[in-house]
Amino acid sequence: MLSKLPPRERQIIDLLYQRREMAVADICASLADRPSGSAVRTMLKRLEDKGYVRRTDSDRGYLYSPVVADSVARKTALSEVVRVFFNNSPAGAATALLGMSDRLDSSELDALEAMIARARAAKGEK
Amino acid sequence: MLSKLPPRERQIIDLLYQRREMAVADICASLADRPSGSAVRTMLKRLEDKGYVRRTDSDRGYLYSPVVADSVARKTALSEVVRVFFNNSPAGAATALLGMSDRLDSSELDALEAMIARARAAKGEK
DNA sequence: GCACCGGCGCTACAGATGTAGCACAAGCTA
DNA sequence: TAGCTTGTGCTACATCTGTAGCGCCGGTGC
Repeated sequence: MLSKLPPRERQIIDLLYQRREMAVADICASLADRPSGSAVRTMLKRLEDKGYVRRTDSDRGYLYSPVVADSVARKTALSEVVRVFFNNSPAGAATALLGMSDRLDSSELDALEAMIARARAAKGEK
Repeated sequence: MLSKLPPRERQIIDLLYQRREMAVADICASLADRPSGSAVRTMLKRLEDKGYVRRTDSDRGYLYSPVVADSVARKTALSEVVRVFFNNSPAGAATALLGMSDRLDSSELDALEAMIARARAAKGEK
């Protein structure tokens, strides 16, 4: 669970989830306060030891990426928020989400309606 | 932003958002590893100093509650997850949310469809 | 060859975090 | 009143976090 990580480590692994794969220099550049490379390397080492991050060789140095798959990390993160702030009601959270967004893509709305239809169908079955 | 808090403080304030208001003893009892009362009091003091928590007198000791309103904290938390894991697509997150939930309340689904209809209307306007 | 990168690990260290112990005050109870 | 219970603040301390410095390598250019 990412919520057990200290703030800085959390910030770094969040970056990795956003970008899939990064070199140390990329991470430094992406952080608002531009920490030194060695500071970031230390965090990455700790994340690696804890099993959250893996690294691979590349032409110029290492590339770091998350160990836990996106799909899993997403669900976990979402569940946390739903549990804490929405009394375990995913639909409630989804509603809030919709209310939050200013610009919405039609195709996304279509996908959503399809999901709702499917949920209704599943409910009808049992 | 709650993500800047160390894990333990984060855990405690999450509890406060879930339950709205708690005494020290309640918090101890709710945490899996049952820390001592003084440990929890220290965390609460720090959270209070940082401005995240407020306390009020009651018959038996103090009651602690979050300073930042639920509605605000929800949106912030949701936005974070959407940014990190869903490439800033709220609708994408909403879809994942729906797929995640096993049992859904019809009235919640109705509310969701209403939100979608409203979003479509808003889009049509401009 | 030799000086100059860019990237790396190791080490050190200040400050933050997490925990508990202790003494004290207010309310009960015998 | 004396003793117990419950809740509190303060203090102390071990550990974890976050940061940077330094020296080491492998590749480049002269």
